[in-house]
Amino acid sequence: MYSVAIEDYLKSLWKLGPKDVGTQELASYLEIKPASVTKMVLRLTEMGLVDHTPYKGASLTRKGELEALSVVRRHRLLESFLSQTLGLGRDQLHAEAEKLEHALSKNLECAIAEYLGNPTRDPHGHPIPGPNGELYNETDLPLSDSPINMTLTVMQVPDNDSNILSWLENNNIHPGIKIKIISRDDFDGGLNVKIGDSKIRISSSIASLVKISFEE
Amino acid sequence: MYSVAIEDYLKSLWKLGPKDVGTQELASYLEIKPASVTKMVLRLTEMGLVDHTPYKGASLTRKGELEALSVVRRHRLLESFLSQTLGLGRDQLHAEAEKLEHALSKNLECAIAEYLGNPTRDPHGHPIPGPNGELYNETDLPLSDSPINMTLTVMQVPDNDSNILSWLENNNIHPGIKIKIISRDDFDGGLNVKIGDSKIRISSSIASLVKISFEE
DNA sequence: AAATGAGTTTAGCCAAGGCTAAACTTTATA
DNA sequence: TATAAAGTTTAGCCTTGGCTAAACTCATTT
Repeated sequence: MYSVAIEDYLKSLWKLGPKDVGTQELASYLEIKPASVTKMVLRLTEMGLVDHTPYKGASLTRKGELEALSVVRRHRLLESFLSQTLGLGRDQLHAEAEKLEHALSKNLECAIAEYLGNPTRDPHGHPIPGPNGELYNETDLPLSDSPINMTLTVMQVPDNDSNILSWLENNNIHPGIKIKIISRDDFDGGLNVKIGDSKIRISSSIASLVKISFEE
Repeated sequence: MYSVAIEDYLKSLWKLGPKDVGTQELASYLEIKPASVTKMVLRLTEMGLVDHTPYKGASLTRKGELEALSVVRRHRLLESFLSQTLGLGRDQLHAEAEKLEHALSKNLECAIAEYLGNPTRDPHGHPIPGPNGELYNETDLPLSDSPINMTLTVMQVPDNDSNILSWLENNNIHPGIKIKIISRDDFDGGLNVKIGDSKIRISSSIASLVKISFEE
């Protein structure tokens, strides 16, 4: 069993990857100083979890990737479980799962997955890796790049910014909801969209974090 | 927020207390060497969580006790929650809660308590401390000391020995069940008891771990 | 081609929380 | 009462995972 710190490094490399991740980028993501990151990355390399090219960056080995996927699976199952049972808001899920994911046994992971009916998406719409790291192909696209005047289905919202999440929630934007882009502002990429009967404006920075599909 | 190690020390002192707990006793309970325990006990004393008399033992201060009760509350709420939602067997609950208790936020603790309807007992029948450390008076008695030929209600079973727990479960002994002592073996204190229609023998070591009440 | 600056690494420090071996208390026993 | 045994503490070591300060690399700019 890997430590909390190691699991956090692997998960972060997975989220920032698969490209080589620079020391500084990883450091600021983890809120740890670059020197400490270098040291840990060397240890992870020693353990065969990471490939490191000095002065260039680090990426996960297959072994590291599988471990990262296991952490992500636990995280997303926990989010789903807490949402389902306790009815926690989407904006609270991430922080709770972030702590619990490191304390979840294989046994409990299985029990939760079964209880939930082996879901493939968490409440933010993010795919849940399978028990052996299986991850189906992403086909969802950023709302910011989507065509005008088509009925789109929101598939994913971000999970880690509770401010953005509660704004989205207040505007009824969450996975499963139908949305139509009415117009796009050419200067800043902001969108005017229609959701149900209401029209709202979505800034381009938020629109790039919301993913949609064309499917019914 | 205290570390996992500190929370474990406080919880252990609470369980072994309230008398002064010797270094060796605490060490073997925690599966840590006595020298390490001494060192930690000094730190806890420094922090005002523990009173330590050299060569005699350690006990919780009020501050330490409150912290211990908070850990115990989280533990027992988690056991209740996992039992209720996932239907985990009583013999699996302890180990899972033991890990999760250190990662449970105040928020989640409240949400779980509310979801469960603020229970006062966990699935083993152990009292759940209130959010401010309130603990009602124990009146349950060991089955081993109980009178013959009375209808007793099982109130508590142990939580930390999954072997004993699955034996009890297989014999349908758990909180809420009615039981009657038919005879007591004078040599070894073993009991012959009646549960529903079946008669079984309970060794004195197990009988001392099962608590009952006379109430309906 | 040399210099600058951003990014990375190294060196060395620290606290937490384990360990072993040795020294010290306390208690029980001869 | 002296001594042995049992229990406790101290001293000193180790790993993990942070930190700062200083040294190094590399890409870019002059």
